[in-house]
Amino acid sequence: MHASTDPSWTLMVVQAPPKPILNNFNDDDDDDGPIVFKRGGNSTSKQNQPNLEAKKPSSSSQNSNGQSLNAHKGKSPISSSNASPVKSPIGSPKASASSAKASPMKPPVTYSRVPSSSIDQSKEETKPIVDDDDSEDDKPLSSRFKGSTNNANKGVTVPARVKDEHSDDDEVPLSSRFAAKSNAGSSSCKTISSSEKILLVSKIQLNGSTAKDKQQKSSAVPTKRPMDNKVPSNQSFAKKPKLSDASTTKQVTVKAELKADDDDHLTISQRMKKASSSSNKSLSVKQNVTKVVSFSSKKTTKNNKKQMQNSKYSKSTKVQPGSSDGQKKWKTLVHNGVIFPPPYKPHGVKMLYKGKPVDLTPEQEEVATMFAVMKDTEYVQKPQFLQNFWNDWRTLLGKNHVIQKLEACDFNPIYEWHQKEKEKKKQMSTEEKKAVREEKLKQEEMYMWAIVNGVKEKVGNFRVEPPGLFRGRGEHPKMGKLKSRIRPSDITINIGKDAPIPKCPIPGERWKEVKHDNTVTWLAFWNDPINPKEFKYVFLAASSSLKGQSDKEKYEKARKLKDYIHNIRTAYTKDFASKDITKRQIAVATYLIDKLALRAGNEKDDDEADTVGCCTLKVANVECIPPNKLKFDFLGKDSIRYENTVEVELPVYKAIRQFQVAKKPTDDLFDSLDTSKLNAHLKELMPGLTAKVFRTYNASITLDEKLYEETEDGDVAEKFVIYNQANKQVAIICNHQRTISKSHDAQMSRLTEKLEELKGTLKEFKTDLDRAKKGKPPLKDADGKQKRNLTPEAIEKKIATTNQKIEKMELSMKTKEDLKTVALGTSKINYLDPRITVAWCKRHEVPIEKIFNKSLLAKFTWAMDVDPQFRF
DNA sequence: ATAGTGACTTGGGGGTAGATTT
DNA sequence: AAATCTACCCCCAAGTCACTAT
Repeated sequence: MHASTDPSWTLMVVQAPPKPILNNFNDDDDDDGPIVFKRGGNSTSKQNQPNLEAKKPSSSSQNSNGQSLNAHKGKSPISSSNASPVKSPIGSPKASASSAKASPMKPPVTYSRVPSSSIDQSKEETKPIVDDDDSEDDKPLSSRFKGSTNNANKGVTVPARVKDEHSDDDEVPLSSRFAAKSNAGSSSCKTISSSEKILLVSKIQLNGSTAKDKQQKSSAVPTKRPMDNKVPSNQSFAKKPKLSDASTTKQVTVKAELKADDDDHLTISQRMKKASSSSNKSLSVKQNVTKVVSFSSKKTTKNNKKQMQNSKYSKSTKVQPGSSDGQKKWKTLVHNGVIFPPPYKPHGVKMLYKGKPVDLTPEQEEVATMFAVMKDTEYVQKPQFLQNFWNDWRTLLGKNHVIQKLEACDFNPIYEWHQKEKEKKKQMSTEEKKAVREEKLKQEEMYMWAIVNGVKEKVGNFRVEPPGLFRGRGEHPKMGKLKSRIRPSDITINIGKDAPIPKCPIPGERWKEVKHDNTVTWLAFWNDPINPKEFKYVFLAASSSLKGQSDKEKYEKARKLKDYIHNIRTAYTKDFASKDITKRQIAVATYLIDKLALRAGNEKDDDEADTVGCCTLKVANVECIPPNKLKFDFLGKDSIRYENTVEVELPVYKAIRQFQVAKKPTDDLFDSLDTSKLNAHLKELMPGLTAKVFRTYNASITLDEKLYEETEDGDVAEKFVIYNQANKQVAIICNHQRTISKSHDAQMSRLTEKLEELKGTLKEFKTDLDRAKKGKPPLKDADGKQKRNLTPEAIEKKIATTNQKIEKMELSMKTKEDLKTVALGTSKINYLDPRITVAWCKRHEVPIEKIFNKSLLAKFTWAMDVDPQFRF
């Protein structure tokens, strides 16, 4: 399909006018449908640069993001229609905010807010004292802008908040809420499939090595495992344990699981402690570690508590990155370095120049191939891309090469070769594919893990990035440049002093440098070949304790903002009219960041895509619509367009209008402001407060509120819908968009078709039922065949199942349509405190794995033991 | 102050493994 | 068994923000 349809994969286009030509270069397929808000860089969509030159972006509606943007406008907390300045606390400052300056404000404490875990408790500062009659401040913006009916509602539904995450005195016994059996017994792990009510998070047999274990093993959810202290001999930890190792064999799994189960109720810190203490004992026998995170029994909770008490010690000695230990991020660090992509294998396929085959050196061919295979992307339609590519490739070719201009190059032979290779790969049998996969895995195994403070942790990106053509987002000035191959001599390794230095995997070469810096968490870095003053780091995976710890800290900080937010809002509201221009700009900027969840907006260089955040907004990005609306239209991070019209408090409106006076459309709106000034100011309001905390705060509190207010009785599927709606709302607030998949329309119409079919059979059944009741035989079916005579009861049953099917399908269609332009994943990964989700799942008997996939479960292990009554 | 550097978080898309349908 | 679909994982780009040097 691909190759054949476009016989002229040459660069004709370049010869054509300087402007990029849309759609006729790449006329093969995809683009036939109407173009609907496609963000891929298609210039009609996300690239649709908000027009900086005052000319009104009348085209904006061409971004037919219809549904979701409308939703945004109509429903979002930040939307105009809901914004009720009168009602809003933002609009109606109460308390004076005189304290807002020099020192951190004394935040009010809300009625029942209490530290959620003992760990936090230890870090908790003296809580500010109540004065807060404005409980609305605890609410997400979404609810602040809603009618007051919510409040009444809230009063009834919000139960007292819990004091201790680990308390086990829930009104309803856990055991009754979770019908599943206790998992304390050795059998617990076997019920995985048998019951959804066993909220089984993960089960891994890391070491068991019988053949049938394979599947489980390869599905490695990151697992912390006590490590033998002697491990260092480069590979020992990467190797599978020997079969002969008594404790690792299958026969003893019952025991092993039991043991492991104990572990499962430990908190991360406890696990860590446990892990390291066992490693201190230099256990030569590796244990099976089976992690089961389960909410399913009361026993679990109890155990937990017990364990907590037992491990008082461990808590005090717990590693706390970035805190008491100074800046130390780790004590010991062992890893095997990084793996390099295989060297280039020349294919020898000759491209054409002016119709004639050309000889290329392997290096030249490699780069030509990188270009050739991008034929189907829209990058090749961009002059910038072509220009940059040509510059770099030309350097490789040399001045006197036959190839003198890109326009006369025909890369088709290489493109087609590549398509064939792809096809070959696709045609491989399952076994062959599997073999290839396993081979790769085997080679990578040793790089996948690091041992941090004696605990085995997954490494994130241990593969060095392969060479290629740089693909920036949006109109990136550097797109198409050659991202050259990284060699060992480009790489700096960071590793524990006592750890063996990773062997350089490429013979005859060596690392650029080896450091032993335990104030940082990276294992290796190299300079980005595209922008040599920037770095590419190798970090631990998200599932590691190190990352988990800082993730938790992030959310704790955001939760803390809850206690300060009221005063902060009061303070900036007061400053809207300040005579000090900087103050006024800070106030308005903070307001926007708070209300619209904008990013801070650092300055950018000219050699980056031209995008903005709050502090870098241009005059043209905000349009004042009388009497008090602001229309935002700009390209934000990743050149994703932000388009939103919001009603704001009059002082804000006036301030913005005044900031625009006597400026060009391209001038900075906030001319006396930058992110460091802004953050410096925020830090005075709350320790550690920065602009991005507001995003986390507003996202998480919105989820928390939505879930709390909107969850009703129903089955899991219905609750899942509720969750997704809440999640969606957050995604809208954060402007997390996605392109509509190419096949969306096709998928929808297929579903519609099926639905019609189902409705048809339903109708048929109904006729049959009527007839059956009258003792008549059913009508013949579509093919004219006689159908079986069924009892009315049987037919009714069929009707019921069909109805269910129809319902299910209608729901899935609705969701699909509803979410086609909204990306839920990003907020789930980065902005929503997982404890909100976990607690909600516990309260409503929704299996957590309905919401979190495997990597999320691994990433959020630290949140799994949260109390069901947890509120953000 | 300001610019530059360094380290870490956040972001969407592509490819694909494995599920589901035919 | 093949075809089709889709959720997930990986990739790596692009942000944020602290800190250092000037």
